[in-house]
Amino acid sequence: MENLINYLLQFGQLNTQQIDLLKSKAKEMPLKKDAYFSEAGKIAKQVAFVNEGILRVCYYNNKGEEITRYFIDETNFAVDLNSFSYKIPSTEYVQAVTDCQLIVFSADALKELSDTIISWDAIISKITAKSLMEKVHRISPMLAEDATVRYRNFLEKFPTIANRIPLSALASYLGITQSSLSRIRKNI
Amino acid sequence: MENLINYLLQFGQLNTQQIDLLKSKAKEMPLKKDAYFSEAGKIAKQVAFVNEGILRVCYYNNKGEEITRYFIDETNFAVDLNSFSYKIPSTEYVQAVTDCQLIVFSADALKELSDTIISWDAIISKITAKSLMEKVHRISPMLAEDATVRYRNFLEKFPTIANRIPLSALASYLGITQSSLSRIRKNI
DNA sequence: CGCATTTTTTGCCAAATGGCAAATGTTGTC
DNA sequence: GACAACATTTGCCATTTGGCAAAAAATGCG
Repeated sequence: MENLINYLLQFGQLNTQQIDLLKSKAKEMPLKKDAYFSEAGKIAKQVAFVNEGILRVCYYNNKGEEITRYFIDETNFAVDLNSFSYKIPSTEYVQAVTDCQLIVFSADALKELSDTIISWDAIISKITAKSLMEKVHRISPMLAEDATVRYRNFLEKFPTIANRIPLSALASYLGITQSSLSRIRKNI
Repeated sequence: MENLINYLLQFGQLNTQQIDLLKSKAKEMPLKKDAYFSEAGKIAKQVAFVNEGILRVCYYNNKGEEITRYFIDETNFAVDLNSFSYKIPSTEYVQAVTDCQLIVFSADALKELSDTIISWDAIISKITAKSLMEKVHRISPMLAEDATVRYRNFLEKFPTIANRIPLSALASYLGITQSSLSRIRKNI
């Protein structure tokens, strides 16, 4: 919970009372490796702060392949914004890549925080923009780099998990086949 | 101006008075093809709504190559959010790909809109999230597709400009070399 | 128009990656 | 431990893309 508070305080002020309210609305939730936090076809009803562990967001492309769009590591929020904000069925899965400890907020809880804490919307809005921008800036340069560099960058960003997730998940994130990734690994 | 108002109204309510204020703060600004709306190294001081034309956002990678990160077409906002929000020097250029008609807001103007129009921040926040999400969803599947498919998708999205922008700009967006793009074109 | 400059196309070959299938390795379970 | 199920590596060859340089085409300008 400490992590979450500190993270939020980077984006705006919260007094003790507000922090207490926040804590009362937050639910700690463990999520086992491979379990889903939210699923395609269903409406996302919760927002998660990743306190421990790593999630991934994935979807099925038109060839039926499972593609990892991105990973979400510790001290970041996870939510299918489209689905959560507009109450429409999600098009992607959010799945635990490792055992996770999440801090979860329901839509109702967030509504109450938004109604009660004056700076809440501004804080959330900044966090949303920042994390989406990070995704754009992480993904877009990948197009211009070859697969080995993309893999190396992944290793730097997630040094501990590269060998603990299925090759297929990582390969789809990197935009290459499993066998290519296997060969790249061999050569490093 | 009509386009802008209609666009904003998709994201929240605005009464006549608020719309009038909005209009008084907006400045129409033509931007010639190839001219810059904002530049790397400088702090972004304005936000643009693209009323006519197409912009591109680009940067120089560590090899000194100019990379087009994405294009912004009509009825969308353009801004280097990082630079504009946090008053830090921009790391990217925003340049007109075609002659453009922009509607421009200064930071002061936006501040006043935010202070006066109760729903303004919520509207802007929704627009920001939506447009960033669109970028993520447009760019991330590109990794899994070959260059020909990426080019075809570009043609669908921007049918009129593919042949009016330098090959190099388009190639860098697609993550391939000029010559490869030239060959792909030949085969279509 | 004619020239210089820039952009695009092309040829040639090398390197990267994909597709497929078989072999090998790993994991979990009884 | 033995087996089944699953994940990874490897071999072979085809396809895609890159790198480089020259040729061709388009553009701008006096």
